[in-house]
Amino acid sequence: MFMASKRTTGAKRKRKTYHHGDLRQAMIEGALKLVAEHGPDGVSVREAARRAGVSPGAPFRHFADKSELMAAVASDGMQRLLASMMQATTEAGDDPADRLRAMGVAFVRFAVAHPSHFRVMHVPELSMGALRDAARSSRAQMKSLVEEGQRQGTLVDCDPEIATLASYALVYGVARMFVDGLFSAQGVRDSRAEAVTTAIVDLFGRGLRKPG
Amino acid sequence: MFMASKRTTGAKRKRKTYHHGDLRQAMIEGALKLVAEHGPDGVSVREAARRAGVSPGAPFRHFADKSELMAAVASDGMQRLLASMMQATTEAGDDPADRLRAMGVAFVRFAVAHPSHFRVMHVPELSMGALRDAARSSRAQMKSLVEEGQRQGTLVDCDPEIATLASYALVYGVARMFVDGLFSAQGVRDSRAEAVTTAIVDLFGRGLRKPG
DNA sequence: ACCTGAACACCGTTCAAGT
DNA sequence: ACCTGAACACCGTTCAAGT
Repeated sequence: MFMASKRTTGAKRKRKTYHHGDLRQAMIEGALKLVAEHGPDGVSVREAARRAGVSPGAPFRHFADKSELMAAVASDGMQRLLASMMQATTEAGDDPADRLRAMGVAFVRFAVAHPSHFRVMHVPELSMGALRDAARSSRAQMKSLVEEGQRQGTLVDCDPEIATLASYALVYGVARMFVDGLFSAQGVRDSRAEAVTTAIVDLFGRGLRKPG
Repeated sequence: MFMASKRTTGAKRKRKTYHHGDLRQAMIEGALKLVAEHGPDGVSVREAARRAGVSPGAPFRHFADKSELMAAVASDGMQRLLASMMQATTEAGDDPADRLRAMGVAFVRFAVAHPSHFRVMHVPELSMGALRDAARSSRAQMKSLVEEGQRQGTLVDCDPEIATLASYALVYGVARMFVDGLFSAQGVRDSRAEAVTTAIVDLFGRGLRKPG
């Protein structure tokens, strides 16, 4: 493992200052790059430190341990995800069904654009309080959109709990299939992500929408 | 990491024979147990060897390297998954829509019952030829069920490619949510898996079924 | 306040030697 | 044919010492 880093690739770039400046951020970015290269368990604190040009012990001034570094990556990703879902729903207008759809599409778009972030965010061993709270709050938002749609009569009159979970699951499944390489294994390239996502969401959207 | 194994837990169980007997299988089971305890990157060949009561080098007579051990776990899981989906579709009768539904429910049931298998099977860094082929073949089976349903007029007349991907994504999403702890984070326990799954599948099934 | 560098106990992997 | 045990180069983490 890590045979690739035989002092050729990320050789210690010298810095002129004794202090790094923003080692915390550099470690987060380094970890993300290593996830992209080798997956979550290919992340090495030492290797990220090497690429940042610091000694092996330096990162531990910023993170208590490796899992805290990963948690920082996850939390960074969650902030970006929430921001882009927020923007998408705002731009989507007033209809709750439209807003729900926009949220879902934004979710998948994020996963395709930031698969390493996405993967780290969803490693169960790492997801602690803050992350779970954020996820719960966006599910709460989904649920209120579902209920509003039902009140307005645009969404079918089923258990809103189930409708919310179902919507989440569909969108999570599409995102995960891109991230886990199941789409590309079947010839669906990332460039078709947007089109495939909207087609899928609209197809099953028929199941959610009130007939007539 | 692995502070828990301070010679207390899995202390070397002596065997009476010099040869283990079935080290290969023991390593697969040990790896699965470690995935359950610490996630996929908590798997250690040495620790699994220790628990099997063999020396650190022994496993390498059976697996070229760690990733080949993980691949064996994945392939073991895939066989079980295919078997139980096969059985479920057979028991489901003749209607393609019913068979499709049964396949999906069996998929989720497998994920909930064997989350460690499921996780290893879907680590993109590990999924090689045989696994991907198996996945592709079961998607092909799904697609032919969709097309048959459309011919018989029970399924809505949309792009069968999309309908297949959509069905896969929904079911993959539900499975993943259980495995990744997203359901339990929202108070949905594994014991409700069966009921929640069928409710979700039936809700979106409305989107797939032909109106009238 | 932040970083270095040596130290420690791990891990993956190899290989001569044992059974 | 399969396993042992020592070896090697890694990794996470700690900590005195440096800037």
